[in-house]
Amino acid sequence: MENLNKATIQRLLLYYHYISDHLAHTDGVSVSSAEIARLIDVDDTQVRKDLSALGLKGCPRVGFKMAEVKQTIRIRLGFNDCHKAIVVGAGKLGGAIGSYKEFFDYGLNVIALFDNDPNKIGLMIGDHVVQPVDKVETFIRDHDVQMGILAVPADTAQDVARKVIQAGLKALWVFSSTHIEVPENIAVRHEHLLGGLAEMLYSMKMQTIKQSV
Amino acid sequence: MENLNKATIQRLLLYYHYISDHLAHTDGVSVSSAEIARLIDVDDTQVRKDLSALGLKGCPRVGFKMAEVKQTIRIRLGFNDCHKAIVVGAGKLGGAIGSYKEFFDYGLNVIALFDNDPNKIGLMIGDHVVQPVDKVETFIRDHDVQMGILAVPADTAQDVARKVIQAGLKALWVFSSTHIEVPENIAVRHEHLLGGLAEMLYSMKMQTIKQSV
DNA sequence: TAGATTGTTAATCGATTAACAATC
DNA sequence: TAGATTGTTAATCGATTAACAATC
Repeated sequence: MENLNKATIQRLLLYYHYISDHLAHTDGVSVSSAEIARLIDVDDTQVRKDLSALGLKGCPRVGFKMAEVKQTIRIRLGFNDCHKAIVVGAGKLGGAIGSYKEFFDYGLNVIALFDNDPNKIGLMIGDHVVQPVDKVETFIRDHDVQMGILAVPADTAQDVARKVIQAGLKALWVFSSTHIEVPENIAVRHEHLLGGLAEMLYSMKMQTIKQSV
Repeated sequence: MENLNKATIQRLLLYYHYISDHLAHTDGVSVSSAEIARLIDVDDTQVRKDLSALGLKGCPRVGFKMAEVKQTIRIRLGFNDCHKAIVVGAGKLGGAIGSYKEFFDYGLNVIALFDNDPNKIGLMIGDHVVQPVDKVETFIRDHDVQMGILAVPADTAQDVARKVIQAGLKALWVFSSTHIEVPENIAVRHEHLLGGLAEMLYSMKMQTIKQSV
């Protein structure tokens, strides 16, 4: 079972969405690597390499079975497993993420939100009542939570991270705008909005230069 | 003036934050490439390459002047220019992004929010009153807006994109979970939460496998 | 069969790392 | 001067693309 790198994961997700969106309402059963490649804007060899890394076999002159490709991507990326997650920090960003309906379809089940602000505790956000953050450790143990979504202010993020990891969380998805250090057996991903902004601003600048030449 | 790729931009941002956060309260003036490299977890040659791509010169036995590095990164990534942006879609995610204070420090100035929901129009979000979306085109022209932040439902995103581009927007930062097609002279970036989730889930899976071996 | 598409090996490309002379 | 650190060239590595035989 080959390991997938990040670029491959992103491409697989694109294939998945392409098949779901654009081809679900055609009556075809199969799709060729060239067809996927054209819309995703990658090389068709790349598509075949990626699919074969999942163990998928295509059929010469026909292509790959769409339903099979979809299911295999779901399984391999973990969308078919159920992952229990909590959100810590029920501000605007935490609230938005905590009530993001689409996650459920991808195997992520947000089961609670926590905050330390007495004004937020007790509020209803999405399907959940905001709970006091001192209850978070007990909650993690009682409900066997696997993922923590952090949307707390940058200056408390590391501290919160330490607490929830100690309570047993195995993965942190960090939306606080700071870098969190974690033990190496913990999965972590920083979803840094400023990183996205930096790329946006730079490509705007490049466009301007291109136009003025 | 060398072109920067995405990976380089992300590293530069890390250098910037590292210098701001960890070194601002030391009394040193300079920092060595090795020192930055250690905390960012990249090769020190890489740091020197990146900095030299910005035209920065270090001093043997001393290192790089921190203030100069910071300023040069800000200038090169466009943080020192002022970019006017609007948010279309004042739901939870749009509201969170539209009132994200840190953007201002990086040259992004959100000056208005729009929605088509009568219940949201007139609401105060952050510093702005939500305006009806039919006013968005006039607003873009009147205020010389450069960037559009899209947080509308997936099924209307392409349509909204078309409208705001026609009105003169040069850049789209898309938070709707769909892929938007734009003319090639428009800068676009998809901030796909599901892409982040897919990577998280996959690395959780890998951790589990590693532990069970 | 003929021809489109797969699957895979080899070639290319770009980015990262190693080596080391130049320099303050 | 001696030695730490830069700046740059060369080597390595991995990912992408091209070429093409295998196959249905």
